Amino acid sequence: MSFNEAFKAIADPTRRKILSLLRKGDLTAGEIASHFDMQKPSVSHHLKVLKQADLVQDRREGQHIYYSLNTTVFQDLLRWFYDFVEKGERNDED
Amino acid sequence: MSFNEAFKAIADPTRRKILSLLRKGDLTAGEIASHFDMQKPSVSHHLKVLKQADLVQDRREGQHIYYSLNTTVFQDLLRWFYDFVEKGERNDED
DNA sequence: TAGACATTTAGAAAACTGTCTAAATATAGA
DNA sequence: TCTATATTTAGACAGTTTTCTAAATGTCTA
Repeated sequence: MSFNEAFKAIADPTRRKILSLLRKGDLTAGEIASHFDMQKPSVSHHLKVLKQADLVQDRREGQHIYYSLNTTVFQDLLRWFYDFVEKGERNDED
Repeated sequence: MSFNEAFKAIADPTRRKILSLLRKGDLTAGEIASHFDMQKPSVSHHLKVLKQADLVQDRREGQHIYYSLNTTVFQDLLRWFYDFVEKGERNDED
């Protein structure tokens, strides 16, 4: 189930940009929001979607909530694409 | 632009299943539709989305239209995921 | 405990998506 | 040319998604 959620999460360009920002290091919700021309609750919503898809994790530090990448799901997705580029036969879940 | 279209195309489970079916070889629109519990026009719509995202190609052979995978876009997507799993710094388009 | 700051939750509106049925288009063969 | 088969296009409808504003929650410091 999380596989489908991850694909849907990544389908949105704002969420992909958030993921790209997090590659350079962990960021607070506010720091992430500052990169977008969008209200904070909207960014918060995107963060929630990414979290539910297990693509990011969060932790509170005082007033701030830090977000970080969780690369384990990326590895599953990477494998899915890899199987198309290489010719093989296998492909679970789909 | 096609990058975003490809991500959106892949976000749907029916379309991912179509792509998986095509890994085993080219299929006609009708053969593809027979794998789904859905009317043919709906499948045709999904094929159109995949085609616009450049993930599949089609060719007519008499009455039939054959669909086949176009793996070049898969390679771009594969690279995008690879860059997350490996730590690197680069990431264009997002 | 009060006030300030950081962030999320709730609820609503607009836009987008997936599916359906009916009709159109394209091809093959009698 | 008529009919059957394969497939797409058009238009409608329900459900989902994205965004907004307003309000709630959580934490720090005076």
